Amino acid sequence: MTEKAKNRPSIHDVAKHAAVSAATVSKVLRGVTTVKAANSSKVHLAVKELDYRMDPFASDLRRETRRIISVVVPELESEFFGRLTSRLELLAEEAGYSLVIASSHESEDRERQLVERMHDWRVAGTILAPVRSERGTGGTVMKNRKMTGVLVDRVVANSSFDTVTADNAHASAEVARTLIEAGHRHVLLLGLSEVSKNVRTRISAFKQEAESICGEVTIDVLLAEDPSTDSRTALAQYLDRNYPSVVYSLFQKGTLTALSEFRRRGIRCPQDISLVGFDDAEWMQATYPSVTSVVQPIKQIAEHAFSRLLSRINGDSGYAVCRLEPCLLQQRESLINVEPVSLHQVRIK
Amino acid sequence: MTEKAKNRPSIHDVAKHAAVSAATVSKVLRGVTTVKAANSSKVHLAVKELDYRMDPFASDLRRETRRIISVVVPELESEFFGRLTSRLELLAEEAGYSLVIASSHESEDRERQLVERMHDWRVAGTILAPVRSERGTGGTVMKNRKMTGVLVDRVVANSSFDTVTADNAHASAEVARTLIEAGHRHVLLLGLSEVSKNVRTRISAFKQEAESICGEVTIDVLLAEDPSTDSRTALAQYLDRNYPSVVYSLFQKGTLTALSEFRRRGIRCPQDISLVGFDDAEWMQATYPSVTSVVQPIKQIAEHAFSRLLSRINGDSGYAVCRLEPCLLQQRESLINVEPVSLHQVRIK
DNA sequence: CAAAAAAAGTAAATCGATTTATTCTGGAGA
DNA sequence: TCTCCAGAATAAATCGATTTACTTTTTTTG
Repeated sequence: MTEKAKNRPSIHDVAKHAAVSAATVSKVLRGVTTVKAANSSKVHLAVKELDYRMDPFASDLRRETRRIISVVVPELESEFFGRLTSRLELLAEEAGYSLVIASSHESEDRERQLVERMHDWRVAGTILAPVRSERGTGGTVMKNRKMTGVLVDRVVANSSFDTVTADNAHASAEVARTLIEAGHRHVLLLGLSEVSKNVRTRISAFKQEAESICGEVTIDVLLAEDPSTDSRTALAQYLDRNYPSVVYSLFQKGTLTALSEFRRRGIRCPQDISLVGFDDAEWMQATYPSVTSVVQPIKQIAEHAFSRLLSRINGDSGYAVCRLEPCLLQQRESLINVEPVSLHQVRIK
Repeated sequence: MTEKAKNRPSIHDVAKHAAVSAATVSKVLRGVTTVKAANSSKVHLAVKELDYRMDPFASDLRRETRRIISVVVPELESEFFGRLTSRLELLAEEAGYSLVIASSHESEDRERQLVERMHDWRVAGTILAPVRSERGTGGTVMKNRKMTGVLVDRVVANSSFDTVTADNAHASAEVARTLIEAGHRHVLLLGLSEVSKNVRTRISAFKQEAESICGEVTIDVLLAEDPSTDSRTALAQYLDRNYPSVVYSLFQKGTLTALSEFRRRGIRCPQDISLVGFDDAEWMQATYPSVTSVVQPIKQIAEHAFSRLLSRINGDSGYAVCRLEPCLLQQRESLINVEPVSLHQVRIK
């Protein structure tokens, strides 16, 4: 008898050990009931004795279904996507799937490659948070390959997928209302010039709401090319010659930039300039001043996106729906009321 | 001829289309050279025309190797693990693997399950960042199952794996030296009481260095059970009756807590109390004051861990090595020099 | 030009599971 | 006792690739 150096027991080893066929073992393991109790327990015993664990990929191969869901996000370093993926992971597992997380590192090219890889992997579904650039290469691949998926956070034009996003427009309008009611008449919007639908929405909704409430409000918009370095110099140059009463940063890093630029120039916040940021972070409650900011409903986005995906996986072929989850404006210290200086706009208490 | 609703072309479809055998197609696709140019181009053409992409799992099944590396981290929400996994992802892909990221959500039980799942997946290797509790359930599973892997960030006792960690001891000793040279004689160490090797190391290294330099230094240690809620109340109670000249927080959330508790009580930092934190974050440069902190060498940890893993995957069976990557003490505003007031701890304004 | 050697190609086995189609049991009913 | 049938069990086919072992073709060489 030649000794064979077996790596790991397969279903056939279990079958041999339990003196039944592989088919029977398979049935027992999948809980099919047409197996005699005696055989069933023989199998269970053999599984225990051999410490057998089935190979999920071999199983999936035969079943022509992969119990994997993938999520492609632009970055893993930020709190937002960290929480989002973390939540999705739990949801996927509750539903019997494994979640595979990949980061496109804000690169269109990588995004396309990753989506294609997930297609190669034959995943059951894909949740895609597109990169900032709006061209939506990943979404296009998903569409062409007829993959089943859902888009989150950044909506890409003309995609035929369900989308789930924070309600940027409503939140931004609420910020506008809040600022104007607090007496602010000169606002700087600090954003990113890279074509980001989200930022554009935040700007336009703010403008529209502000102007519909109050005619006498000045809204400056500053768009930086690069999130980290560029917005700082742009802001610095702007503040050299402009005196807004409040800065509304449209992305998290901008809030950080504003805060530190205020400090660098000795601008007291909120006494000299108020600050509101889109996208909350844990540290914003500990800064001086703590930062008033728009909290995105990450949990709701994750849950809704996942439930849409599940229903698509299970065959729902209805029209693509576009869901907006409401945000919360978290009031903190960085925003204060100011005396409205304009003659025309006397505020009423 | 019955029309068959084929989902996706397989290697056999390609073979048929190119009028060669599947074995030849396989050879062409894997770049084996013993194929005539004519056949090779026929195959390439067929691949293009059918838009064929091979199934990596079917391939891996036959080859008895999975080109997957997994990493299990305690959380994805933090900057530290976000950056770590992000970096590992790129490294894995450079080496021809896909990285599968999973979060144990700081749960021992989940950690064990995840490691076991990765074992079921037959991944080529696993990088594990254990949960805070030191029992090392995941590491034990890895050992028992003879998985190939590397441990990072938190070293678990008696494991037989390579480990890569920030050099907590050296960094903490440097903090001690810096504080004492800056005249501080009364330090509060703010940590977590959960058995975390890292925190314990930071404490003991600090104490040892401090006491070896200066006999007259008072070191208080405050350990909270739960990172978020508990450390705040503990700190508050402590500050009710103690007047350290500096707080050295041993974990990131503690730094945040200290900062906001200072503000709540009107303690001016750094004039009244200085602050140093272990584990840097982006926001720490924008707070007021900006926070002096220990920057962990995430990139180096990732790179070293990955290179160790690769060499283990490739058969290196040498003794387990334990690597410590040096940290950087980033000086900012929250730490200032004080007059050493030796006489029984009189606080000076 | 024929035989030997080298190169190229392929049918079939294989990886580890599931599913199909078939065979084997053990009773119930005639 | 024999037939028939439902219930269990299994051999073999299958998923989509790779590898082995063998056959065919081409080239080299005597």
